[in-house]
Amino acid sequence: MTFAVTVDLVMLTIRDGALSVLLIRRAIPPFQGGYALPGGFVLPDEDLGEAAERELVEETGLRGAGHLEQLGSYGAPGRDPRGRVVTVAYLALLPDAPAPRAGSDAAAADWVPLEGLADLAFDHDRILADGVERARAKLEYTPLAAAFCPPEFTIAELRQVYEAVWATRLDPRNFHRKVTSTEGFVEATGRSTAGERGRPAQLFTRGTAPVLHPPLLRKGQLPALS
Amino acid sequence: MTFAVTVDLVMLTIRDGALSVLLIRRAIPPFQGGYALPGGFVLPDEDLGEAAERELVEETGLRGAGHLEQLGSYGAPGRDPRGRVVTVAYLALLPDAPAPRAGSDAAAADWVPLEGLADLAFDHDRILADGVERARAKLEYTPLAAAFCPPEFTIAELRQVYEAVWATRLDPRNFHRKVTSTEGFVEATGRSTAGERGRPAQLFTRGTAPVLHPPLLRKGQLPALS
DNA sequence: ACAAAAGTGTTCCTCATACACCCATGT
DNA sequence: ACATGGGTGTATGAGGAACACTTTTGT
Repeated sequence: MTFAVTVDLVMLTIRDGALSVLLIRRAIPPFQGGYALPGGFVLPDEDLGEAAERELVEETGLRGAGHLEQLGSYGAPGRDPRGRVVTVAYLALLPDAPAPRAGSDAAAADWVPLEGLADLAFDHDRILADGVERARAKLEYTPLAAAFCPPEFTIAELRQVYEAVWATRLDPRNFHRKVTSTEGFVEATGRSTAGERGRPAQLFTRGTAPVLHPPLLRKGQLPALS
Repeated sequence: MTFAVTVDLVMLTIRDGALSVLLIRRAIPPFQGGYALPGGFVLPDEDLGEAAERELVEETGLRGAGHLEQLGSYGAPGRDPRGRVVTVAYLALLPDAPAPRAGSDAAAADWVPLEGLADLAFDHDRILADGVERARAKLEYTPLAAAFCPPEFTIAELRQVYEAVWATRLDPRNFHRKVTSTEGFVEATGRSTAGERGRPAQLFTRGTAPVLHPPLLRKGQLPALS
């Protein structure tokens, strides 16, 4: 028994304050004209992560920015009507700005806000939901929120990431203290913003800590999936 | 391009106070005579999780006990010398006692303590390390430690699970208060142990909460992998 | 009586929360 | 001057760590 193996990407970013995902419109059946996650087949000499990174670059042109990690695999017998296909889903957290390019399948790609999103092709609804929940959980105990920001960012930008991903409001003053006092979360650059309204803000880069101590916990937590 | 798809299981339990993993001795090449994780091919009409559960039952005879979740997929081009094989790894947390049965490949299965474990076949070292780290992390935020215990257990048994998995010592008194006061962690049965040394202990069953509020954090945390 | 393990009370400290307040800039 | 957002100080309360102490059994 052999399988086709694909990688599908849940690419998330913050656009106009809304958590958004990159979707393509399928040009060919099945699910022609429907929205789907971008993805493609794993090539003969490629590792899974390499295939995901290749797809990411093809869709966005971004290389090395943001964050890419494996999300999980989906291989139910009937998930693709064309045959037995196992997909390895990856989660990407990206800074805003990358104008989506048309994929190699000549399908149009768009950033779509998650709010009130229509059904997706295949089992991509489930994959997307798993990816969003993973992202929400990871913001609690890792400094990965910075992956949504440009190389240098203000504490307020970082807070807006949390507010968009968690769909909550956070106290700007407590958030500021928390972030700057947690070892390895962010690193001050010494530079500041200018030309904006209000007092200039310090610019930071992402810190080196792989996990946050202590974590930044959500209040009303959503139930875990697995 | 097609692939062979397998599931491999990281099955963990506590034996004599030591975190242990079920390994098989390979009867055939490659890596003949070496230790490996139990696993096998996904069948034509099987979902990935079903294949993992089938392998779990084949190896241990346990059905419905413990906890089973997907760990991740591994598909580097050279990971199996016989060809292109993608494996979907699953993590199982099991109560002690199941005498390992010989697998269907006529390979001997043994519970092996993690301390000072020799090299494993294929990339199973990496998969095992990922599984152990996942288990360690999950004990922080979920009540899954109970998956290592029999249906009814004492707080001391639960504490010994944490001590074995985290390789630390926890204060029995603070641990008791913490567990019993965290909503949905454990449920009192009203019954108690008898015939043991010291004061009898209340028996509990696993609670219904999917996540712990607040979590039970490790002190010196290991760095995350991804 | 004693050992052993279960379970409670108490103290101290860290950190989250709420919010008053000051700072530095654009208009 | 005033609005706007950046950033600090501080009081209160919940929870973690340490540990003295009581309870309930077996030997």
